[in-house]
Amino acid sequence: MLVSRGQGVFIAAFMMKRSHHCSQLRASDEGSTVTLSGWVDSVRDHGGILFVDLRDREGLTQIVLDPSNVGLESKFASIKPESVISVSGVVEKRFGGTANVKLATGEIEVHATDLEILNVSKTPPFPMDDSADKVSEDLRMTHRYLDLRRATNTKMLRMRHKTSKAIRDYMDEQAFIEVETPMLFKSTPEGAREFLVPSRMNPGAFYALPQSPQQYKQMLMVGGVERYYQLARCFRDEDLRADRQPEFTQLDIELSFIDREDMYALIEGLMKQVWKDVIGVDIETPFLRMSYFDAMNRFGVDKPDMRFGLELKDCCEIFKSSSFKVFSATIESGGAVKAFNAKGLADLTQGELRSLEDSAKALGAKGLAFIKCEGGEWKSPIVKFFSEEEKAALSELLQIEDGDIVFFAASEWERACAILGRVRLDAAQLLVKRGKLTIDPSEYKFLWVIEFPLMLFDEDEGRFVSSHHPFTAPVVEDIPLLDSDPKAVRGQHYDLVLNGVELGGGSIRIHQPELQKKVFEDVLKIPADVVESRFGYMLKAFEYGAPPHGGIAFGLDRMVTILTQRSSIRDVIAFPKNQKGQEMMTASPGIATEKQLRDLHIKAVLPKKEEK
RNA sequence: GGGGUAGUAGCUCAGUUGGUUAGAGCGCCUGCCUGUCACGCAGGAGGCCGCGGGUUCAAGUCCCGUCUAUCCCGCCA
Repeated sequence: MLVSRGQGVFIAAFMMKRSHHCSQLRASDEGSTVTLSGWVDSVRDHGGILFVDLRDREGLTQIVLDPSNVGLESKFASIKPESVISVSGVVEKRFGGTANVKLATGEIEVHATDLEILNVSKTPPFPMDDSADKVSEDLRMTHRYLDLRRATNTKMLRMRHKTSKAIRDYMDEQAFIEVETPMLFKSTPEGAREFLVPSRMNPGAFYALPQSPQQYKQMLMVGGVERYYQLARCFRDEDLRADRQPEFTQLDIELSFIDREDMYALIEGLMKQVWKDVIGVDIETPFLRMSYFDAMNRFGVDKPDMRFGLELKDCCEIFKSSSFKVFSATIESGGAVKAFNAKGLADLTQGELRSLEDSAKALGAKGLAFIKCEGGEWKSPIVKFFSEEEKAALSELLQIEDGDIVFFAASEWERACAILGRVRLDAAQLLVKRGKLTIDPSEYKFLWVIEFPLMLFDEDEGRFVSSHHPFTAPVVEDIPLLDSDPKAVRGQHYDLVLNGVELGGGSIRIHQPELQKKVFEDVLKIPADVVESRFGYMLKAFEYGAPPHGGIAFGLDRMVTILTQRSSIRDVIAFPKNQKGQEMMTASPGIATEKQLRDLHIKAVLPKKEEK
């Protein structure tokens, strides 16, 4: 049927409505007349007979087009890959040996009696099968509507949906209320750089897009909501990484009248349900717990991957009076000498060693000392400085055997740990490459990292800054240290770590206005007038009966990345941005017109390089 | 802002110590083929070797610069 769209343009109206989807039909449907609609996945032309794999989001069905049906043959030329067609026909069981066991619908095929070409496709710029996993992201993102058609991405979108649904189901069962909070918020310059939104009606004033709904969710607690959650979009205008996008989705949670133990139990239940519902995996609870100190000391990161060992050891006892001054002097000045045994990696190449050294240097190491144990001999530029006792102690501590290589770092404790933490991860990858270590992506080692320092001293600013955010409550017995020794104060903060990824973090909050004011002004040294303008409403709210409360937030994108075993959060976002924050398909961001800028009372001042 | 890696056909890649006319697989086009399912067979088209400069008798290859993508550091309360 042809329908006029005015101006002499005619299009075929969509007349054939689908009766089944493309992974539905089975041998038991034999003889029934059906209509399928979808995309042409592949065409196999045998000169006479034509086989078409028709694809919709559910799967594939083989269509048989016989040229003896004259009405159909005239349309064959339009049946190109990715064209959209509707087919009516009769379901027939495939005869002797032509069934396809690789296909869910492989025991049948549809013999077409009618065919409608709905949209002829140009040749796509990249294939729609799994081989496109290797196609440059740039090209795939520019044509993301094609990329999303691929089975792997269809599956990803579904798993993401299932994850959100599992979360909502669980939170609902646990009596949480989903509350939306504003996207147009005010600027709070502490923390990440924000996206600003000019206010047309308030010349010179700007909203900021929220880095997280942190302050609003605490106000919901004061507002008596008691149990809040939200799948909230958050914005941070910082440089991007494989696991960082300028806008991302956070599962944001806040509850009243709870302590840390309540939070652990709640979240362990949540993860259990999500993993069960989305990938059918039973995870063990309760999760391991580890202090920040132990995490750094044993693994060199605050988010250790617990799927493998290669633990860091402390060598301060061994070297405190060593004649190797690089080590003994570091220990004397309060630093630490750490080491770990990359078991079986003595065969690493010069290039690999250099690359490990570069990793170490990136974190402030001057070099990367090592001992290689090969043929019963220790090969190392530094071993000549070690005494026999030191060698024996090392061998004992690190269980050094033939084929091993031990790496050292000597620096302030935290830096020494961080350097080896990084080398540990790189070395693990090299061991995996050699088949000497297995890191199973479907093994899930959850871990609570707890007892973080509440504050860190910022050398640049010359003052203490919150390691999490300024609303985190100190551990109660550490409160007296706020004045005397701020860096020794532990926060009631917790991070949930999975396989080396920080899935989420949160804290029990301060709910007493005096304590909050003290943290802002006396400890963080934020001027009183700034506190008043930024957080005055909060302090005021706390004076009207704020319940004790705490919360947590999870990176939904990171969670789905792990569940789908992808490598970047870009792989689990429908329309992600590239490393420059651009969305390639729509080419955003774009240039604003003069009029738009005038209306907003702002002026674009480009950097010199960009001019003309 | 800094460091690493990559950029050759529509896509994925190869291209030796610098040396004739830059190749392969897939895709695309044409023809043949009635049981394929990554169908097959035959033929064909398709290249600013990212861009600019330099070295050289000669540059895809070496040098410098630059752009783009990506990974990392800084940054991410």
